[in-house]
Amino acid sequence: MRRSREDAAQTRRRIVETASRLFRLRGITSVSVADIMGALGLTVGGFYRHFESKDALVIEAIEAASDETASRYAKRAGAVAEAPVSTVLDGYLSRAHRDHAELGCPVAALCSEVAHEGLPTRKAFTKSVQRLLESVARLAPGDSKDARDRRLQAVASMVGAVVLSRATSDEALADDLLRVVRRGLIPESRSTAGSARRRERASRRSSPRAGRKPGST
Amino acid sequence: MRRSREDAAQTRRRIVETASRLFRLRGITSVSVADIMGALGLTVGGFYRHFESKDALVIEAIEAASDETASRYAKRAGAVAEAPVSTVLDGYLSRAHRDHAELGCPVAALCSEVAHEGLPTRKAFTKSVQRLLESVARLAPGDSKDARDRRLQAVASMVGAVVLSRATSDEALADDLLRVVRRGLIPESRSTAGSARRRERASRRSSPRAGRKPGST
DNA sequence: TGTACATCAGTGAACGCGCGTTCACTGATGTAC
DNA sequence: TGTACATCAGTGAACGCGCGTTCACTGATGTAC
Repeated sequence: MRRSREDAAQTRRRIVETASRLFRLRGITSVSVADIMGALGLTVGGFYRHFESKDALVIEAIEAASDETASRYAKRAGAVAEAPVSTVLDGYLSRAHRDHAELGCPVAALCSEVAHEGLPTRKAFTKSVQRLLESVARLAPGDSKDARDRRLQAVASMVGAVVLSRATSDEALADDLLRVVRRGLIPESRSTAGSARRRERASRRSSPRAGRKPGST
Repeated sequence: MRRSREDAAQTRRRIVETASRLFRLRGITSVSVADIMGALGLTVGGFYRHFESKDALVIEAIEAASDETASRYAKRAGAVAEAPVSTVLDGYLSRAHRDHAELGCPVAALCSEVAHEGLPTRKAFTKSVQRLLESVARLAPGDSKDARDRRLQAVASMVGAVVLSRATSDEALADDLLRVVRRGLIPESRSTAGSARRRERASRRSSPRAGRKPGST
């Protein structure tokens, strides 16, 4: 039962989108092609009409996640003209981001697993790291070596904090990691502390640590 | 062919040790029970005389890796009385550590993968995070909230730097991540920069990025 | 100290299962006239 | 605009393979007398 060209293109897009979510949520190795197709109400066989292999999908899924998050950071930074730095970093280092890896940064979601993947996958991942670095550069510009060094430090600590916060079973430690790195990176934390706390409380209400995930799409 | 009690105990220890290495090198999901037993010249069946399940081994392997690295940090800090901070941190943020995950920190090796594991595994991992934090506390003691905050920031950026340096295919970026975080964490970088560079060159010589691994045991 | 027997570390084959990938088939879509 | 046929998106079953785990079996070790 052949579908129209638009239908097929849409199916392809939905496969990438779903894979992108599932890989971030459960890891690359733990998500099978059948899992992804099943989530879309399709059968496995059809997968290979769209992709050469699971590896090819992994690469596109990482790129899609990178696109999605980079444009979100840009939008957030643009929307809040007074304090773009704290707005974006509060988002990255929030409980909401930690508890919903499937909607978040692919770098934080896949970092240790990607080290065991093949070169093409690692290249796609590296591009995501560079784009994250560019997002941070838009918040803290500067061409000096020192400015770039500070941005690299920021990215390392942001990714480290989110990843450890997710893996840690000690909730107090998990929260502290986010809070402490957030505080370290946002200089004028007094002026934005109020809104940060407000956002944090909202996030805690809407997305408890082991609570249900938000609806898809 | 039954073995003596000492033989059996030794086999058990060797299984944990080998698993600990292989999990850090290739990840938990990607290493099978048969891989581990095969590496010891044994068959799979015997595994279940020593462990209830693969999960039980994973927990012991994480603990063993944590013991191994924590005692190494303590030894290094004790051996170099003048500059224990830079000695330990230079080691953690070295190319040698990045290129030999199988001998390094289990927190950096398993961080994103452990987030998808069951609670017992995440508890063992959390203990490793706390021990890493204690190792850092021995280098930078202090009971104040501020001192602890700085230690958490240090751990987040150390783990983030190593994990990203491993996953990244861009060698310059991978090296920069280590260097920049090292520089950010070691205050008197002038006084120890010489020895750090010397150690770095030695590490580059003895363990190129894609070079051969050092002998086991 | 020597003998009889229970224990159990390790073997090797099998268990059911899920993996990535392939393939013959279907029928609606797209194309050529 | 209508007809004939090629294309191909998606199905469903099968492929070989490796997974974690189980089990009957072996023979050396440990124990009881």
